Amino acid sequence: MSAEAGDGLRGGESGAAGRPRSGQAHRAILDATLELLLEVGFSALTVEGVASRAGVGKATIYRRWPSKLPLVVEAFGRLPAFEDIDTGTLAGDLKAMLTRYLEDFTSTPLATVYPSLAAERAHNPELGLVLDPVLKGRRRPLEAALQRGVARGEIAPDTDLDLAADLIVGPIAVRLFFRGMKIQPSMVDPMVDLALGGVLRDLRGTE
Amino acid sequence: MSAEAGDGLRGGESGAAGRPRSGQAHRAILDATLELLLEVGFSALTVEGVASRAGVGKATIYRRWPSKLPLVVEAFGRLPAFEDIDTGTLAGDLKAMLTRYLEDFTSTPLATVYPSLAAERAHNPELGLVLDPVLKGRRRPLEAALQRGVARGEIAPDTDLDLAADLIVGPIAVRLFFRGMKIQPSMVDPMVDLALGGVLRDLRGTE
DNA sequence: ATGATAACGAGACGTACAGTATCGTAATCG
DNA sequence: CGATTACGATACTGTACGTCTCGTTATCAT
Repeated sequence: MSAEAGDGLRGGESGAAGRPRSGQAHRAILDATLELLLEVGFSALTVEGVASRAGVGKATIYRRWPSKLPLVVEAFGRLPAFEDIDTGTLAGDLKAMLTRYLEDFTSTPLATVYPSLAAERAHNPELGLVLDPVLKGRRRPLEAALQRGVARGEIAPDTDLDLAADLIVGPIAVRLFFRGMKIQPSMVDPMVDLALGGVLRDLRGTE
Repeated sequence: MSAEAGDGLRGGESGAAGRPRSGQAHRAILDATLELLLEVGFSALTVEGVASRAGVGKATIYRRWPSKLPLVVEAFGRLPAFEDIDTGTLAGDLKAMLTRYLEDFTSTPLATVYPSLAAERAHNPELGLVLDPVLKGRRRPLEAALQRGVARGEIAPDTDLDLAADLIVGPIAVRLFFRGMKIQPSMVDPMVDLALGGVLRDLRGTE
């Protein structure tokens, strides 16, 4: 709510006549969206609420985003994602990264926004066009950790790493979103161990 | 749409005075809900649409279900779930069951209803009370297959089978709901193999 | 300077739909 | 046969999306 109104900052635009769009309003809208996402969740978030929180007219929002959904997707893209941590072993990396990421689920609206976006995409496939690059970027550190695993010889080189990444986050997604479970930090180790070692009995020492 | 109006069928009710609730209307409402779920998906489904499709007044719906959501949950509970198939090996069971189940995802609104319910539960935890027993029943055959695996010696007896079940369905849930991918039947085998064998390189023959 | 242009905040408006309430009617019980 | 309750239909309230129109303000071209 600083007094300075209309800071302009569209310097580089070429043939733009008329008043330039306010970068301040843009930021205020995204900030308000994230705040409300955190406070009331996705389905209770209203565009009117965002406008009033941001001190902005509704038209200013609809001038930049065609509907509520892309706005939320863009705000969602600013939420914390996987953070690359290199501990020297694949199991260590994954456990550290998952533990860290799970903290974000308790301190941000990630846990409510994720399934809401998934639900919306099921009816509105074009949402995927906006959402997919965001999701892809968010899991890149996970893929990087797996690639280090291949380089270290921990993972067979012909492994489908994309599938492996889904295997590792899968149980968390299922429990968090579909079963509504809280995931204790103490569950991370068994989860990673099971995904890395597999469900089948290990016969190495059995003969 | 048989002509027979008001078939009653509350014979056993004790102190019930007045006109009994119509079992026919009850069924027509659930049928219409499932049909519309299939045709337009969850978010575009309206109670007015269900009422008109079922040939029923809105009040008749709200007399039986307190809101749209429990109605949809009950209709959802009638959609096909895992079907227990015993092939003699764990891998065979899982591959057959997943392949079969994936067919349902292309022929019913399961793929849209699932994430919608997940999204709703994130904001409305009491939905879990209704939803959890339904979900639990739906995955029971999966747990049964894993228990057979333990009995056969394919799985170590101290394995967390609940987690193992989440590990197996996890990649499917992630790809289907969050990434919006179609899952080819040819992907089922690699998925099951990776979950059963684990991500780590198998060192058995390596020494 | 000054006029054309376009974004600005505010908010009225149209549409859609959830959920409630009220019709007159119909079915069941005592 | 009268009390009671469900029935289908529909009017109503409230909310929120997305559009539109205000009068105003910032920027560009001349």
